Amino acid sequence: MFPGKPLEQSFYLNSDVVEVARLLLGKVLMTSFKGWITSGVIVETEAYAGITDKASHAYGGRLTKRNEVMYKAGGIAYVYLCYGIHSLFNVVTNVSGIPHAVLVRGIVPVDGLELMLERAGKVKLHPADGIGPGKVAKLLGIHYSHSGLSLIGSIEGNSDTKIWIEDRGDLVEGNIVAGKRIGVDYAGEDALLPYRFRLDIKKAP
DNA sequence: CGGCCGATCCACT
DNA sequence: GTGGATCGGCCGA
Repeated sequence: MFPGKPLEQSFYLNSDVVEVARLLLGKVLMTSFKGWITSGVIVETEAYAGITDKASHAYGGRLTKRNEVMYKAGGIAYVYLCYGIHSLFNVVTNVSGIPHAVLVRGIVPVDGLELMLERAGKVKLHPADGIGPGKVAKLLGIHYSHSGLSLIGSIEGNSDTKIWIEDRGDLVEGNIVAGKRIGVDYAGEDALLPYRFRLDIKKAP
């Protein structure tokens, strides 16, 4: 039914978090809760480069209850609450001990459109409805309580709660555009790094 | 223990 | 363009 297969852990162990952010564009982020599947093509990401990156939650080696999953081996979710309202979904990358992560900032909805409409409280999906990190989590039903969940091989097993990422080829086509990250002005020079990537969409599914 | 504020979104002007 | 929502984490006292 879903032709792709989950990305393997080797993909997430990549030591170059900026490259992973770029490679995630065009991949399909999927969730399944009690068998209800929704998904979207990732079209916008941001890299957060660990203890040397002032914009990262792990800057300076900061280690708290919230961000401890960033220090685990790549291939798990880091989800946290922002502004008291929004769950923001990140992919943890690199080997254990190096707290790299990629924030997923935008998707184009693919599977489970009706359920996503319901989650969004809308009657029709507008192309912009999947753009924005809070909206990504909302449409896919991701909650900060899912932080730490494995993204590897979760399609196997019988858990009620699954999150994973597939490569299904070019469902969305466009040029990759790099730019500075959003909402991180407090990070000084690091706020200017070109760690944000998006697909300038030419063809949507 | 108190207070500030954030990797945001939406309604409203 | 702007401000309110809403709450866990973090820092300073």
